[in-house]
Amino acid sequence: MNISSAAAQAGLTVKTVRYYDSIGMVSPYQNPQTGYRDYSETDIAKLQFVGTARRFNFSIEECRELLSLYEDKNRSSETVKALTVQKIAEIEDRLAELTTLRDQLAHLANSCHGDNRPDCPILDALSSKHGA
Amino acid sequence: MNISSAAAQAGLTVKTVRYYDSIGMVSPYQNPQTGYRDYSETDIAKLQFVGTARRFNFSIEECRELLSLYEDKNRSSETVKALTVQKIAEIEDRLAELTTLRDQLAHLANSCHGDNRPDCPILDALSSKHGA
DNA sequence: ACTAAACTTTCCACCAAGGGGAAGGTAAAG
DNA sequence: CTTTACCTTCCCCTTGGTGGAAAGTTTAGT
Repeated sequence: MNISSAAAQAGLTVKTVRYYDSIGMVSPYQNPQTGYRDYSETDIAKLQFVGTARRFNFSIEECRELLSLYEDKNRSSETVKALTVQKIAEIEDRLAELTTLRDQLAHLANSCHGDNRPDCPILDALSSKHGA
Repeated sequence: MNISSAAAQAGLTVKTVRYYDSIGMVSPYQNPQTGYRDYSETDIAKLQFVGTARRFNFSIEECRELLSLYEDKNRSSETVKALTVQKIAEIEDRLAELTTLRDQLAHLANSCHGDNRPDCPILDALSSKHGA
């Protein structure tokens, strides 16, 4: 299967699929005459797998690890679960951070009258030495 | 004031401060003989301002805009408030996205026994065509 | 005055995770 | 037989910096 069909099947762009080949993530057979990539069903399953893992916020390196676990029929599920639990923790850290940020910004926005007067509590807060 | 003191005052790294000069965000006086940058109190206030705005998730371009509003004594607060409200909306979008992600991953992690057996619902989910 | 350490400068390369587009070869359809 | 639609590699661009190399400067100690 050619690269654009493979990309469509996996829900990825052609550029992304080519990139995944270039970094050795999913490398299909390549016709020596034409140089055209030829994706097998297995390759497409891997592309889908990586695409989904990426949407789950796993990094490229983590995807590589998950992919090798996926291909290893003798792997233990605890390794995969550990990676997932760690990813959940990272996401929760980021959630906490963003929530704090949103609350602080909302507080500032509420205290700003937002009219034509130059007085602005938001800029005052940004220019104060204590930052937040 | 030399660059390392300025950076320390603003809570930024020297590299970052130099970078802000290179992109024309905060450009101090530069001694023509030695090439050394010399940061004034005003420059340092700007660096602090940008540092704080960056911590509030404003992009470099947004910081540039906020900085020019900050320096414009005739600005209206509504412009600043609009930027802030928009930033809050962006953060809330990201929060919703991450919350969904966390819930899906948590669901997967809960369904995985996480022991030595190769059976793994997490990998099954990642390899299913429906993705999430 | 001399030297060594601690600064500073510019420049170039690199990170994630691809995107845009050029130049040139190939395949499929009319 | 030609046009169109692919495909390839190549290099530059993005964001917001970080790291290091080579070279100049200032400061501290002796």
